[in-house]
Amino acid sequence: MAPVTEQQVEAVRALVAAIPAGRVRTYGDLASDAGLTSPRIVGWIMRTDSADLPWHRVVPASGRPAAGIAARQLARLRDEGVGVVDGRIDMREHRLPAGP
DNA sequence: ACTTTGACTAGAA
DNA sequence: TTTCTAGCCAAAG
Repeated sequence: MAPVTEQQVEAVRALVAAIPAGRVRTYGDLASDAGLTSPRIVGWIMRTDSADLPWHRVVPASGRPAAGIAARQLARLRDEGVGVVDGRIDMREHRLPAGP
């Protein structure tokens, strides 16, 4: 697989922007849908440029948000109706399935 | 050019 | 259940 292209980055950004309120997706699923070979790339994209995106709807598969953004993310998610219990996101209920 | 770092994940202990 | 390890890949120093 060729290194990451701008198309892939745009794909990830579009996918993130398409996540409905009250739902979440994992880095891995986004990477898979965008055709990226590693979820770290998605993490890099979010860290680099997430200004105009609902970045709080992207969560690790473990259900535990990464330190540093956990507080903000959990607060925003809970505000949208996502079940958050004891610092863990209720993925079973709110995780969107990966595309085809 | 090489090493370290990071908004990750799946599997092992 | 939680913590650790190896694999992963682009960016920064």
